[in-house]
Amino acid sequence: MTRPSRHLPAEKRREVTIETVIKLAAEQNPSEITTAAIAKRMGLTQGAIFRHFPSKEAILQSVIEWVAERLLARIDKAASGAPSPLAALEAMFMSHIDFVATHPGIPRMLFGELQRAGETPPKRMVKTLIQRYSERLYRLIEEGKRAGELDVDIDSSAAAIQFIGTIQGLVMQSLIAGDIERMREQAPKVFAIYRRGVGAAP
Amino acid sequence: MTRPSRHLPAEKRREVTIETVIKLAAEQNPSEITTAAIAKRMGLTQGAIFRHFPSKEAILQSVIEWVAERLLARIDKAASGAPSPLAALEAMFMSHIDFVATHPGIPRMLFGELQRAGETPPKRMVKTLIQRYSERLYRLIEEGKRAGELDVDIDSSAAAIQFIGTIQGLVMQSLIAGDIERMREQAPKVFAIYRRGVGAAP
DNA sequence: TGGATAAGTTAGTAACCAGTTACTATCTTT
DNA sequence: AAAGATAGTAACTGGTTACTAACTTATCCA
Repeated sequence: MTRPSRHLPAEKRREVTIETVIKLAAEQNPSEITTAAIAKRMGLTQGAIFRHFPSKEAILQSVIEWVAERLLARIDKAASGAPSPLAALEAMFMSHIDFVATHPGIPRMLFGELQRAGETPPKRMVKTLIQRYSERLYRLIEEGKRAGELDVDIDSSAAAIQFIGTIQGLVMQSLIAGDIERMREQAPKVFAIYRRGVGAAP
Repeated sequence: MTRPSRHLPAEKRREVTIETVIKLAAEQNPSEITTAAIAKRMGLTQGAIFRHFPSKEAILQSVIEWVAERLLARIDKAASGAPSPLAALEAMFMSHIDFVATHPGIPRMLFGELQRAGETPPKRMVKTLIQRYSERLYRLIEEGKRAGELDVDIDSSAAAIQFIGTIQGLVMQSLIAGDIERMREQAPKVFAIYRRGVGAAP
């Protein structure tokens, strides 16, 4: 067990900073997270942050990188263990829900970045993440069609949008209810509807 | 034709302010809209805003009120003209898509407010709006089940979440593509999947 | 063990923000 | 056309923000 120490090696401090931002994002509006708030949560002064990151934007970039790596690895692992394309979609879905339920700040941060005005580096990273995610979905959906599990008449890219939207809907509902665990309960129910929507007629 | 005048009656100025905020939200991060930016867009000085609104929060509240009135009226009208519950759902969907495509800043503002930390008055208004919207959906879905149009085995509240999520997915995709019109093209395709998901087996 | 160095502190800065105030221009009414 | 009411201006305030620089302390290894 490593108890939180004041002095940490640079790399460790960067990691802790990223995790702190994700925790804070679960509690408050991500766009209102200040460098002072991050430092306070870590038990540091605000200036110390800038020993490890050149700017606030660089922190956000690192956070999104952290998320992209873990999320994609997780869903890839979930999908690879599934016996069929449709089972892979379901495993991805549940794995993704579990991920955002564990880190409720993450979808909020990503969506917040997407709303930014210009083409900031963090925004481009979010775009890339979602595009990679969509590509994986698209491939699985096409495979599912070939395997006879999914209906060949549905639009594959629309089905990918629908998949992501389904997760978004659950996230939004948990924001309204203020209850993250509810998401886990409702996930199977909404996925059942999605499966009916894209699945081949029996 | 009333050309934009510098001196406007108070009520007209409040209306113009609301519309200006909605326009600005389409261009930039809603949480970064300043009172100075609103004033500049109207050709006024920043201080003038506070002749008509006691605070910035009051502006946001008025905007959400504006949205709630129009959106609910629109979908009610769309639903009431439909011959069946399922047709009503489709009409609501298309009408909603048309609304957000015309005012792309609106979904971003609503979602942004939902992300707020505490229980601000604007946030509560957004919650109320979505709850009212969900109730209408729930009722229509139950009606659809009774009419034999929708599958009785699906979870009605999950189907309502899915409906809203479907719209969210389209909004998100338009943010990534930076193209609002694409949403109108893809709307029928994703709704087709939703209909298959909730519809009764043929 | 002592000194180099990495990590953190303190005390700033300029820019920006919402909101206020004393004043002025414009409209309306009689 | 005078007077009161309404709408807008200019300059400001206190507070907050990201970021910086000079100084201090902890850690590690020769």
